Amino acid sequence: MGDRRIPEATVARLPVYLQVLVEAAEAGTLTLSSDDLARASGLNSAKVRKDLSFLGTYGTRGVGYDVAELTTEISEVLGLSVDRAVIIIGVGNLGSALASYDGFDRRGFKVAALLDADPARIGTCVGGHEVRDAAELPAIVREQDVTFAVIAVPAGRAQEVADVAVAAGVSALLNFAPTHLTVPDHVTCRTVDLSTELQILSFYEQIADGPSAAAG
Amino acid sequence: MGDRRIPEATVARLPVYLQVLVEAAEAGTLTLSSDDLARASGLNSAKVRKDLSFLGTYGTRGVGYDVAELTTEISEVLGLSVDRAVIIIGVGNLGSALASYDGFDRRGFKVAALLDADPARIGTCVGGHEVRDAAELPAIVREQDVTFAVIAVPAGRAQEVADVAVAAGVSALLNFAPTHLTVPDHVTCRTVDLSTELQILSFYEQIADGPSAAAG
DNA sequence: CGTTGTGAAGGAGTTCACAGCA
DNA sequence: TGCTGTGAACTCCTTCACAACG
Repeated sequence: MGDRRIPEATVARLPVYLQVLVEAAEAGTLTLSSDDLARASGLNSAKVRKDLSFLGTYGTRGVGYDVAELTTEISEVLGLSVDRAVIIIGVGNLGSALASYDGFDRRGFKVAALLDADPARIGTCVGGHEVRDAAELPAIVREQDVTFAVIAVPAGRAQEVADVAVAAGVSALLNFAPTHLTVPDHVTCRTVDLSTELQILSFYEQIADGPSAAAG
Repeated sequence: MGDRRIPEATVARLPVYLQVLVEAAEAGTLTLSSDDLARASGLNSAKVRKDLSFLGTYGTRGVGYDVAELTTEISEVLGLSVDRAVIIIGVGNLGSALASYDGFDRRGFKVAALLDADPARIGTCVGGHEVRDAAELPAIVREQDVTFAVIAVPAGRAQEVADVAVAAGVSALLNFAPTHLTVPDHVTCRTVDLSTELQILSFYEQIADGPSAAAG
């Protein structure tokens, strides 16, 4: 305790705990032990306790963690107590699916605009949002104080789109294009790529099926 | 060298290298140094060399790595040289987007079927594939030798759907539902959750904006 | 008595730095 | 000379094990 820096690996697990806590609250559960949290998250209890210890001391020995209290604490640490405006750039298949995704709102992320460069798409309505011209990006970012951009354009366009978004003032990018994006230090970028995930799965599936699979 | 076990962290980066290699090949580049690969992947050259050393020795000192050779090698290690049949379970917004995603085919993943439990969706056509009754899952898996399942159903249904898929013989799951799935040891499962990604971004964005942001 | 919080040990992944080779 | 391949050092993360506490 006393240390303010939360390890990267811990940060990546906090959303999972939050998920479990929200479900527990809906089910009327008031407290959860580190072991309960671990089972629901697919982890072990020591890891859970270590992770939560970075947030401060919030458990009660012999009892566990207060669901409501821990929910608030994790939300605050993750910066979810403030609403954030998000734009989705690229309204193809994936961008459209994201625009209709209700998980944004439920976690305090407000979709400020959908943007596309294709004139055929501009003006259409997707997931309750009107598609606007990509050229309006800087104005929208400034007017609506947008901090997050979801990039759902083809790989070849991703870097230029990211550059424009960053120049306009966006400080966090969620990139669905299968390319590494170079961004300034003050900008955070995460890339999620379906192909990559499938290929990782492929490796482990292959190993499991391999010669030493059912070896005893 | 000599060790057959490839570290998890390395496996997770191989698809990124593959991506860069394919792009290089399309551009007519014949060799890439570890530094070239590193820059294009957002890593450093020592890490790239270490990673590639686990595959065997494929670079030429003073020159770099042969693009074609390394592409083949990584593809083989990842098990991409064999075509694999994939089913997509759940044809909502995300499932539909995935069904229309061309990245599956390009990497040797063949969409064998789309499945949904909603009668209103069964029989419709999405992304060139007919939506079939979820009850047909076991038959489809057996007949078409399906090894991968993409789960794009609501969180509350994900575990039961996973259980059915595993029982039918699927051995790798890509889960888009925001829940941890419990699967037998011989099954590989990866969960990709948009909310989680956004929340992780939120943490770092908040830190960057915080009191000590531009401190020197 | 049950569960947390945490030092200490152990293991995994990263970076360094340079010998070895084309 | 330039770039790879790799032992060794280092940093980060996980697991253990148990004292502290409600």
